Amino acid sequence: MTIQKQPTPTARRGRRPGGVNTRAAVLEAARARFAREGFAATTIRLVATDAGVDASQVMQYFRSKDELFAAVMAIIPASLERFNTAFEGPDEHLGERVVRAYLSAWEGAAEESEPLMAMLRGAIVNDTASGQLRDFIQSRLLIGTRDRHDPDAVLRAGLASSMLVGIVTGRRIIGVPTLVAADAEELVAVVGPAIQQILVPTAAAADPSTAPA
Amino acid sequence: MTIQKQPTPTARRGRRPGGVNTRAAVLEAARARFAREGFAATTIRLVATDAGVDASQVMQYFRSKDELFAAVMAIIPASLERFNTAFEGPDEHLGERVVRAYLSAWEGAAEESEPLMAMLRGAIVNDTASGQLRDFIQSRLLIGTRDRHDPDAVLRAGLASSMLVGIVTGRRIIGVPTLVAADAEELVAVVGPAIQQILVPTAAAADPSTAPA
DNA sequence: CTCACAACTCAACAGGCGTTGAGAAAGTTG
DNA sequence: CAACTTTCTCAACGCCTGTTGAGTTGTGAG
Repeated sequence: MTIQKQPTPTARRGRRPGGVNTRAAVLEAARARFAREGFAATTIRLVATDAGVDASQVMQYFRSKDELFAAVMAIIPASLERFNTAFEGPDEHLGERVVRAYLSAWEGAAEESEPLMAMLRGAIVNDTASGQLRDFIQSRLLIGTRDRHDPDAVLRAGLASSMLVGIVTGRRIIGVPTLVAADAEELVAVVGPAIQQILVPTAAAADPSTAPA
Repeated sequence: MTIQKQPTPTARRGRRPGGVNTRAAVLEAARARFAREGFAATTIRLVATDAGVDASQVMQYFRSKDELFAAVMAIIPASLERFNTAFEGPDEHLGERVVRAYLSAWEGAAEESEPLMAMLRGAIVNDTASGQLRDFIQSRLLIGTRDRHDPDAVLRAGLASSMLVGIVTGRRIIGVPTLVAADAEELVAVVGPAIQQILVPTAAAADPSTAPA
């Protein structure tokens, strides 16, 4: 190639504004749709209409529906940082703190709860969501736990996590009347002790067969 | 209309055999597909191929995809009868019996577990499945419970149920490694006491604010 | 003003879906 | 055998989907 025609390399020219706002609007609309309708029922055209743009614009900013969904899921890790504090501190009332952390994360502001709802709804049909939820259940509760090398502790953490996910699913997705009607603090009062039991088993209730190695 | 031509009303004539078998084959193929792939990913053509028939045959026996799915879901109530025995008997080890009942139902023979898996996978996108799971969580655990008029007991039953559904989901749908690797009896040992705590709260751990009316 | 480039619109594609209706094949009855 | 009813096959329909590419508009730089 002949190096001849080269415009001033210092600055770009052409249209610029608006683009950033559009991308954010699309992402927000997608977040809400994925959270409320799930992955399959959310169409690119619908998201585009919600955001007030053309469908092909969605494809231009996010290259495919899967990548759009992945962009929504990418919000989750940031919001999970706030989980960690719940697990620090004494064992006493650990269950209570953990339950409260779950409920507040899933029922708080849209920016935090919607990606989590999208993950839950998408976990069955989308691999990204499934993997994210898998990692979430597997390893979230381990942060702050002393015995992260004890296989029994890992199992207990995973069990507590999946149980709490079950409660959130029943309350926010399936819509079990009793769970929907209950006050969050009521749930903390009932579930807290049970989660405590799982995470910090009392000698009386623990089974004798799984003594630490 | 002129009442003139009327064939012998005693017996029907024409082709008969095969039909019953075909219907059963389609239902079985659908059960497996819905359980393994979920509602959306299961197509009528796929089910037809599995059953070795034409797609339009599926439509002839079950009038639509929704009715085919409903037919699979209709199997569940029968298998739930076996749940009831778990809740009869003394409060002692009630949690253990309940956990075992859940695990064995979801991990037993295909005829029993597949409809349950289909319900779980379909609960997010299909209204029939969602309603079935809602009723399931809401009322299943109440059978055999003494205080079925105590609102607190209803809440506790719903919570225990949704927690167990959460565990099954993590183990069978999300595929959380720790939960998948664990032996069923291991889960019973860890989760049993926690469910016991929920269903039959000990005075020590129960919150003082919800005293019976 | 003019040009170049980014943001945006429009129309269309190919593919899969649930569903339908007409017609061929197969078996039962008289 | 012949009449008749049911089961099954085949091809197509309309619809909606994710995705693409060409063309239009607006805006900043020269």
